[in-house]
Amino acid sequence: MRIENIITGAVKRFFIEKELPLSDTSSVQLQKTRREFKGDITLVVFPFVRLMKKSPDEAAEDLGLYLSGLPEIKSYNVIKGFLNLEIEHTYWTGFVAEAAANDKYGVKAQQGKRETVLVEFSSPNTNKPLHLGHIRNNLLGYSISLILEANGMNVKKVNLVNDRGIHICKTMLAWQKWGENKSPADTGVKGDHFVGDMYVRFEKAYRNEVDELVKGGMSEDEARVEAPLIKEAREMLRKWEADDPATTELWRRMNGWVYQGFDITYRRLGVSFDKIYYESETYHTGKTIVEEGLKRSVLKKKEDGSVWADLTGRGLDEKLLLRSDGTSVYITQDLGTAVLRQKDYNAGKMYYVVGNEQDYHFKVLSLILDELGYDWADSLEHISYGMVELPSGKMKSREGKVVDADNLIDEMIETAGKLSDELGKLDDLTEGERKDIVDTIAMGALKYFILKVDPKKNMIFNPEESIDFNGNTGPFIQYTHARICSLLKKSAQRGILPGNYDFSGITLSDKEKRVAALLHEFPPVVQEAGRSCSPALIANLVYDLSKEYNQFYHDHQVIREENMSLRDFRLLLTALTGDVIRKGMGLLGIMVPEKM
RNA sequence: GGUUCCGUAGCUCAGCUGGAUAGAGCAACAGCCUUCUAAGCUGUGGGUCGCAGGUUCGAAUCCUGCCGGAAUCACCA
Repeated sequence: MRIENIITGAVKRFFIEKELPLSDTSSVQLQKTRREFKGDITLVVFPFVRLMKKSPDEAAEDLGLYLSGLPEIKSYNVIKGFLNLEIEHTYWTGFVAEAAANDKYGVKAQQGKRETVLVEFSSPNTNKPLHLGHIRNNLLGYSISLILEANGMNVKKVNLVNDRGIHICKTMLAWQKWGENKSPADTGVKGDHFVGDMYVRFEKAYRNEVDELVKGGMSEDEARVEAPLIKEAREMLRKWEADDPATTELWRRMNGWVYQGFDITYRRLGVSFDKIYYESETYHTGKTIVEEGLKRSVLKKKEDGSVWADLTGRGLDEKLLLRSDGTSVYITQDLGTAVLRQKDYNAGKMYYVVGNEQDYHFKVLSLILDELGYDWADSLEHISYGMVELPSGKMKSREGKVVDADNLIDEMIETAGKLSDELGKLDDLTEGERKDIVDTIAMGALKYFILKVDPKKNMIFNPEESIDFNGNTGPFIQYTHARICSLLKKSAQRGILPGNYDFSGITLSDKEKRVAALLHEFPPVVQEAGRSCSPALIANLVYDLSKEYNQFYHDHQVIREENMSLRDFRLLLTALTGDVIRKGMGLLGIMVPEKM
């Protein structure tokens, strides 16, 4: 049993024996003992002082005396109403031996029937390549999926590609006009970038037209609607919705280019999906649902023909679901997608990893599904994450103020390679090995940089200062792992294999205990990360563990330790640390090298 | 204007459902490799936790009001 549960149980027994009613278990507060005091775990006694009718110090003394009767408690001391408990070394050694032998440590054993949950992430538009914002989305979505899986759920990762709409028509039109009938293969440009360039081309030309019209005396708003290019694009959208063969053919072709490009970026990011939904396929369902809702009078039609959901009774506004011309809007497609997914998977939960700029959208989406009578409407959960900003503010694709995903990855790999060469770390490896390790380090740096931040918060990325490889970084943790692998390899080469698990006679140093205590935290942190959908919690723990282990490594001998029991314990501690680093980083979607 | 989120060291971030003297990293400076990988370790300096009240044994954390920033409230997605 975990030490927290042992202590909590004992505290409860204490109050039962004293016939003092303890209101609820939450009043038993345990925390890590601060470094400056002696002990491992601290019980906060303030919540009990009124109950016990004693001063904080007296109450702590009574509890300390009682708890020291436990075989796991070695000693206690009281400081200002805090009861510091020192745990017996055998608890830590026993824990390390047990955890090291359990290859599922920290990962919930999958029990018979697992709840199916859906995680939607990525959700790109097919008119531009992925940028840093998408990277955060993809990394979060993928990591959260792995974390939920580790918490015993049957996770299905789904992507929803926005492959239709006016923006796609803009790229098609630009290609017809200026694409010279060339394909990405002809130009050597990656497909998604090729199409993205067309989009930029269109926006520029469109802007010029609008400016001209404004110069001619037209208002800005009017000019935006009247510009010939946008009219042409709208006409193309109309043709697309009418299934015009030439238009859909071009549409299919250009989306194909984009997907080829996306696939490369996804592969480099190491993310994958179980199923990909396309809005071009789900928006029909959305329309059907809305029409049914209209028939049942849950929704309203206005004189101009537009269809609305009235949410004023729920504290919100009215929401448009179908335009007056009968075409669907963004939320209509999301309604359809949700219904289709529920049919496909019958999931207990549908997570949406989408930026916090869409908080309102998801509130509305869930309410409308509820209005329409779907009993699973409250199983939608928006995992709302903060924006990635540049030092100058928000990224703006229109002004070219974006950090392109492919460029960033390239730069990370270049930097990692340069650094590795400078340090001469990979000199005696083959070119293939070197490349693998450099990639691993580069992606580790990038992924960790993004995932260590609380998802809910906006974060700032400064492209001028490249991502670090020292300190609180992915490579630091990877390096710790590589060192551990090297050490374990050496011990195996020398035929040192821990066989003697009798650790009753050894005394642990503070460093050893702290490493053990952090390893001990791994399972509850994985659980909490799943509950709160926050990979950052795991990132922080793995960093703390690496830092603590490096101090241990600096201060102690492992292989050369002469006391065999102690040496074996340190080897186990080392092996378990390596295991937890690998698993923890694995849950972030980050690989760890065996040497670097 | 309404709603929501955010404000912690020069910079980037931790700080769980309130607990002890608020922690890391980067940057700066000073040290540590004949010993298991120095992408490491050690030390120094750096804070009115936006401001003001309130709740209580105790507040960076909870409540209220201000100040500052962001998002959103589209027949855009």
